[in-house]
Amino acid sequence: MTSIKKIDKKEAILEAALNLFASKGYYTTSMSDVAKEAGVAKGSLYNYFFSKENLLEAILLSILDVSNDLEKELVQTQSPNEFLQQIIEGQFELVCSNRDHWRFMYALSLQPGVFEFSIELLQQRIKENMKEVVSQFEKKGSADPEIDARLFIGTLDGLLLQVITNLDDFPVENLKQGMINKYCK
Amino acid sequence: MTSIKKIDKKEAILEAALNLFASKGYYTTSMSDVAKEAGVAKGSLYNYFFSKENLLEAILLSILDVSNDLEKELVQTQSPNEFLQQIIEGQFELVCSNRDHWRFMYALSLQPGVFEFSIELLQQRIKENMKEVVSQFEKKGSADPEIDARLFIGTLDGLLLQVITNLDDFPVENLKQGMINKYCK
Amino acid sequence: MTSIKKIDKKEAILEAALNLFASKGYYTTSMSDVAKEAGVAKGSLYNYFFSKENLLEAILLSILDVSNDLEKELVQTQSPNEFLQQIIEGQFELVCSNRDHWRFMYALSLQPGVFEFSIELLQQRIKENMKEVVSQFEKKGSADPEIDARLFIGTLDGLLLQVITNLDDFPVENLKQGMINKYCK
Amino acid sequence: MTSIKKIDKKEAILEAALNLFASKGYYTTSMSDVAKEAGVAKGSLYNYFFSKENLLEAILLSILDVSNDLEKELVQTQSPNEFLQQIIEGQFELVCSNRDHWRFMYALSLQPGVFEFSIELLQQRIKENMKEVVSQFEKKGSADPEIDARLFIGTLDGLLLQVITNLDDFPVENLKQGMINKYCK
DNA sequence: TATGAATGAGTGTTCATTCAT
DNA sequence: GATGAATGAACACTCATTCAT
Repeated sequence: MTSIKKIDKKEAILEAALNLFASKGYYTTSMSDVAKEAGVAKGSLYNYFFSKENLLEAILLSILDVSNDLEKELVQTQSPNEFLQQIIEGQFELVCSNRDHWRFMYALSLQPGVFEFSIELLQQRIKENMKEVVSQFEKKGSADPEIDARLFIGTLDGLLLQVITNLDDFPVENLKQGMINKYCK
Repeated sequence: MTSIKKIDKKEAILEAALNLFASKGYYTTSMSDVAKEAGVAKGSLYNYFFSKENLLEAILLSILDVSNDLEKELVQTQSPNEFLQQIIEGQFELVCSNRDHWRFMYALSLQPGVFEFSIELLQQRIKENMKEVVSQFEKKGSADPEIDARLFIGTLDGLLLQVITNLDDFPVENLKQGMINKYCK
Repeated sequence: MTSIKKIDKKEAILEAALNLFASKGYYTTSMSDVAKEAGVAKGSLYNYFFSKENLLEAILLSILDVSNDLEKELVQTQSPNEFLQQIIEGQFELVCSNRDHWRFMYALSLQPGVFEFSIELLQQRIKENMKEVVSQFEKKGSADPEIDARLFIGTLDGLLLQVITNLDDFPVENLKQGMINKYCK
Repeated sequence: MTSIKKIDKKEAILEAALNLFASKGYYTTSMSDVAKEAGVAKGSLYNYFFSKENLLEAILLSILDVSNDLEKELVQTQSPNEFLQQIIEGQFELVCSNRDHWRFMYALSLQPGVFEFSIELLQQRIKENMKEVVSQFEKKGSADPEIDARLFIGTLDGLLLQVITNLDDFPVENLKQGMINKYCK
């Protein structure tokens, strides 16, 4: 029971911090803000994370965990085109399910400073994805699978960026279909 | 002469600030840092910009100016494919000419907080570009010019993002050609 | 058995605290440090001592106890010179047996703040010693026994200070003999 | 003029800090306390000293400066006994002129932690003095000049310690004469 | 106009102490 | 009695901004 409570509190802090960091920014959110939002005392934060930076790290890892889970579900034998389509749909769903969080991730990965850590995490994930996508293009008989894969991922990222930064009336579905038509047929 | 000096100093501050913000981040760069880098006294910064945020604004405007200049050069009558190719090449050149600055721009546009201003600027520019691109796809007889335009711009942004975040051994040229082949033929 | 355990735990805390205070300093040692070193929970400390300051007090008293025990052993009828020599030898042995602890005591006695308590304890002890030493110098027929006693104790303290603050290659024995020759012949 | 003011302020901070550290202790004095006592803003402290520890260092150096000045005045050709007497008188005067400061110095030199720096400074000074005293005892034809010198300095330190820790009715003069009679005849 | 010392609100972090379990 | 999570006041230090010179 104790452990459940403990986990709950840690989760509460993580969630509060993620929401604040994502909505106000990392530097403009103080640890006091996080404590207030999480409903705990300032000092308690340091029972769970030993610094603000460490809290950020934990957030990033938890976001990537969600993302990794989704990827594992997806790895099944299919035709290359079906597979690529699944990737597109999965990523769109992931990002649409919480734009703020993903905007935060993208922002971090572009920032210098504290965040080198996050860049590495993301880049590693990207490399793994890239390998997978390259092999799909090889199966398709692409003339230059690496370039095709980069184009594919670049397009996906660019579209997701548009999703992230645009308002609600954005034609997400059409865009997704457009990409599927262009890359998975 | 005074006015020349004045302009020089303002430029020096802008340049120093841009370099520092781009390389160390906005929040992790202090006004003292900027003053030192620019070779002026801390207090002098406030003769040219009334706040740190205002200095940031001025930087953004100056970057967008460069970008706009390039765009104006480019608008000439051509076939749609040639025109789109020119956009691609222009943007690649722009971003490659100073990755750090553009990384900074992308990062800002994804950040909440102080930076809403920059998002609007960028979004406005994007909308204008979008209109132009849409009309090119109309000329090409596209079935859904708006979606095609978004795909085009998304792909371009995504690839540029890859350029920005990747190391020097990145196959920029091949990628550019790949996009041209896929979108301008 | 319970009471034995209890005593053991209290002793363990005292010893841990003394070692840490002596080696790292009072203010730079946290109650958490003490708990960890003593192998008990942080909260348990407060079952035995009601505050950090109180813990310090208990330590001081325990050190002075050791010191008092030694003195009691020593009070036996002898010639004044032999008696004074015994004092010198006893103090040297005491201090040499644990330099860190005695360094800590001397340091405390010189510090303002929390430690007024310790100063009084020490001063009281010193006064008692002084009385004893004065009476020995009276027996010796000293012209000014009080001054001689202060000189004696001052010299002893000063030499012990040298012992405390110096490294291992220090000529302790020679110094002790030197003082004995100068004051007990 | 500016520089005079600047020096004045730095001096004011040093003096305020010394008084507070000496009367309340280093750890129990906050930088806010120092600022208030010195009549400046908290932030201003950091225009002159880059940390609390650095402020302490500056204080120690300034105290040792005073002490060194006094020593330089003293080095003149004399008989060994006269020279040693001068040392005794000089040290007594120095310490009596500001007991609190010297109590602080002695306390620091016995404390672990931040203060290793001060110990080294003091020990170095002591070594230099020791050399001088040893050579005086050599001149006197002492059988073991090193031991005699250590005894001399130990006695002096021990007596000064008594001066430092005792109240105002203390027979300083008699004690000083006592030591002179015992060591300089 | 140029300067940089002065300011003080605000930051991340620590830690003695409490108390529900 | 034993525990260690929770607390919040206090700390050293930063930095955008001001203003007397």
